[in-house]
Amino acid sequence: MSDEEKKTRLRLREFLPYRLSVLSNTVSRGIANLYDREFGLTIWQWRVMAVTGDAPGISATEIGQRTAMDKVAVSRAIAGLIEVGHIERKTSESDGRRSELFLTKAGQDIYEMIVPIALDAERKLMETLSSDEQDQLNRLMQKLAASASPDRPLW
Amino acid sequence: MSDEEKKTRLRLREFLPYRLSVLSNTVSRGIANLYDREFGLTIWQWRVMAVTGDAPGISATEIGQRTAMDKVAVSRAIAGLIEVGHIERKTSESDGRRSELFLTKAGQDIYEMIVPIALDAERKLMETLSSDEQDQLNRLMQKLAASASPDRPLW
DNA sequence: GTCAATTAGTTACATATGAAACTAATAAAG
DNA sequence: CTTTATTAGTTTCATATGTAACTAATTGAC
Repeated sequence: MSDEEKKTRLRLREFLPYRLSVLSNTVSRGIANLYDREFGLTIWQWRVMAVTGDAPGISATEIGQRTAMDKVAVSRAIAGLIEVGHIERKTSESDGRRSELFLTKAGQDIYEMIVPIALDAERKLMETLSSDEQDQLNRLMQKLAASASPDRPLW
Repeated sequence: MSDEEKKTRLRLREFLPYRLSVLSNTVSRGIANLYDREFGLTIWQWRVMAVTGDAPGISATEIGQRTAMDKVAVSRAIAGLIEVGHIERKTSESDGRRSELFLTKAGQDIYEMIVPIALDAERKLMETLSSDEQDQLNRLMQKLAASASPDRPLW
């Protein structure tokens, strides 16, 4: 068999973009179920709560940047969270377009319940990896993320 | 700061499920654009073509298993591919419910054009990794996939 | 054989998502 | 100032997606 012929074979199960997608979807589905079941939150709502808890007073635009969500998704997640009373919005004094977001007391309580559960799920996911392997994973993901960055189009 | 307090902090950017999701979406978006731009295919249509090219005569159900797609997505992808003439369907002789799928000549031609392009995109994505790192990546992804398997619920 | 249960695949419906248009506020140019 | 351009965020609309209901064919129990 010639080299060209060999290279022309594509096995989906060994194809990195496919494997990444399947792995990510499996993990996301599990976590999404967890958040929804336990707290009635979507993944996007949880992401918004996570960064709002970490940086109170953050704006919707900034949330979008920190969470890799587009502004429509952010807007909808915020609307839902306000409706159920987990976050509140104050219009910025200095800029009337901007609103500043904060967890309410109820939101804080939920936040503090989810964080350990989420970290625990992550720990369980990684527990089959040795500490060295966890470091490797970190490094590899950073490299791949840089490699796939839309600033540096591969395709 | 107590241990409990330290553990309670969750930084989204360092949270594996989040990082996986962002990486996978970045890669998928790039590849989806490529397939669509060059060949007018969705990712799902491409997955169906990939396995049909690799295993002619495969059924829709089997495609679902090999591609981690649900049967509705498979059905729709097939419908689209038949419509544009990339695949054809023959009802199984032995089982009238089952249909067997094949690339048409046109489908074959496209398949043979895409495969090297897809492999090349994968190569570019991984080219920042040394050969050792590529092996590590393989191993780590296998372990994570096993760890996240829905058969072994973590959450 | 006949009837209930299973399987392959499609269709219908309800929800999720993203692009583009829109509103309101601020900034920048003259 | 006033008018033009930009920015923050929301709404609209068209498409994508998943669940559940459905159709058609096969298998299994009797």
